[in-house]
This record gives sequence, C-alpha cells and structure tokens, in this order.
Amino acid sequence: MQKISNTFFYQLEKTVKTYRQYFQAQMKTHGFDITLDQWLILNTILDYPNASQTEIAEKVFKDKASITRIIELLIKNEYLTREGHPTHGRMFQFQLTPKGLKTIEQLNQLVPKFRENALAGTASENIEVSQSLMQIIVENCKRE
Amino acid sequence: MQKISNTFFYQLEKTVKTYRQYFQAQMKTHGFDITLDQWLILNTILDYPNASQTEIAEKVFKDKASITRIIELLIKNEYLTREGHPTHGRMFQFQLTPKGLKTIEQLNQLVPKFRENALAGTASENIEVSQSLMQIIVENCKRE
DNA sequence: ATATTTTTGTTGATATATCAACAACCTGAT
DNA sequence: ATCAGGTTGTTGATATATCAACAAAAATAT
Repeated sequence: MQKISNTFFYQLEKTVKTYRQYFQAQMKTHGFDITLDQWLILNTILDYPNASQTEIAEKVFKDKASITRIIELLIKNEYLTREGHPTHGRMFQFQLTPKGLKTIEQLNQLVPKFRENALAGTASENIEVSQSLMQIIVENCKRE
Repeated sequence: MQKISNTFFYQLEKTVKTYRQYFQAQMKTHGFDITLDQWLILNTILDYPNASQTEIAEKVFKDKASITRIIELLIKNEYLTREGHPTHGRMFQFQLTPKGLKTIEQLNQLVPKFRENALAGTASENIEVSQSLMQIIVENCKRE
C-alpha cells in the first residue's frame, strides 16, 4: 500500500491542523480569548441572524450537539445572548453582545491577513484548482 | 470580508470532515470496530516499529497526549501490546496482537479503495498541484 | 380533532485535540 | 558524583466531534 504520508488525505489533515494551530496562536498573540470554532459560529450568526441552530450546524458542517455546546460557551463567556423565538416554541433568536460584536469586528480585520499569510507564494489558479478538486471529493464521499 | 464559505480553508475543513465521515462509515459497514485515528496509529507502529510515542506523534501530527490515550484504547481493545524498552526506562516497545495484525491486513486492502472512490473523476495532475499547494501552506504556517 | 411524522434542541457516552504541569529518566558539563 | 537541562510519557482541564437516545413542539395526514 502507498505510504500514508504520501497520500492526498494525509496532506489534507496535516494542512488543516497546521492552519488551525497558526490561527489559534495568532488569536492568542493578539489577545483574543476565543477559539477558532467559537469565532466561526459567531460569524455565522452575524451572517445569518435568523438561522436555527440546526441551520447553523449545516452551514459550518458541525453536529447539532456541537453547536449546542459551543453556543453554551459563547453565552457563558458573554459573547452572545439568546431568546425564545416569538412564534416557534422550540427555536431561539441570537444576538451578539457588544463584547461579541467588538471581537468579531476586530477579528474580521485580522483573519483575512491570516489567510493571506498562509497562502503566501501560491498561485491563485492553483488555489482554484484545489478548491474544485475538493468539491469533487466532497460529492464523491457524500454519494457513497 | 470574503464570505467564509468561499474561502479555501472552509473548503479544506469541509473536505476533511466529509472524507472522515465517509471513511468511518465504510469501516462500520465492513464490520470494523476501530476509529480512523486508531487505524492510523496501528499503521504507523507497523511502519515504524521502533518509534517512540513522541515520534509517532510527530509522524501523524498529533499531540503526545493524544497518542497516550489512543494507545491506551488500542491496548484495552486488544489490538496492541507494549513492553518496557530494554535500555531506555521511559520508552516502550509495541507489538500488534494477532487481532491487530488481521485488522490492519484487511483494512490495507480496503483503504486504497476508499481513497480511489473519494478521488474518482479527478485528474492526477490536479491532485499533485493541490498537494504542492498544501505543502506551501504548511510551511507558511509553521514559519510565523 | 386525533394520531403520526418531522423538526428542533438537549443530553450522555465516548473519542480526540490542545495546553499546561508534571514525574521519571537520560545526557552532558563540571 | 552532582547538577542543569533536555527527553519521554502521563495526567488534568477544557473544547470539540460523533453517535444515539430523547423530549418538546410543530407540521401533516387521516
């Protein structure tokens, strides 16, 4: 069998982990007390203010259970509040606190730079090729 | 800011997760009672029989602590045994049990097919382009 | 209007990731 | 021989992933 370390999927995992570590380290350096995943959820709530937790889960391809727990932490750490939905007794409506909003605004200045740094020295057409390739893989894996 | 869902790193995470789910589901379908990560560690021990846990951790870019716990489970589930190292009082030597060996042998027939299925309909030069791209990203992230 | 099914979110159990602190051991310098 | 510093593996705390079971509410069918 092909050496695992030469496979595409090995490299994929390695890249995700390395980028996550870089991202998290940068957050810490810049004084943020929030995880990559918490940032992702806050951001998704801002982009889709009326999404249910289930919809948020789909958008970030996480489990509903993970969303429940990440949101729990965001509320505990005062980045987010939630209220019962006016008409749907099972859903919630979310609102970023001032602290949450400020954090996102600051991070949205920084995050594009993280991406640029990570992608430095790469050709944009190669990035596009890779994205298309990954889309095919996702389709293949979902089909089977 | 660019919509997160269009970014390269979003696609990267999505692809890793989807492939992991596919892999894990296939394992279950074929009657294996082992996780992707456990398979990865077993395989690494076979490839590098004299590696220390720290070295294994580096090879699979996991934390030493994760390796301790995954190995603990592999031993508990009787895929692996370990003994103290003859000369180094702090290290261990590992040995797959017959059950472990059989599992790996069977999986090493299957896993290449998982990869082929996931990569179906993709051009090999695009795979190579993507791998090179990811290598650059890893270097960029480690440097900073 | 009632029964059935679906949707929505929570919880428990288990596996893994990450960070920090730690103990035991090893090595090298003095 | 001793001491300082590095290595190796473990443990605790916390965050997340995944699966399954579940309860409450909503939507649909009859």
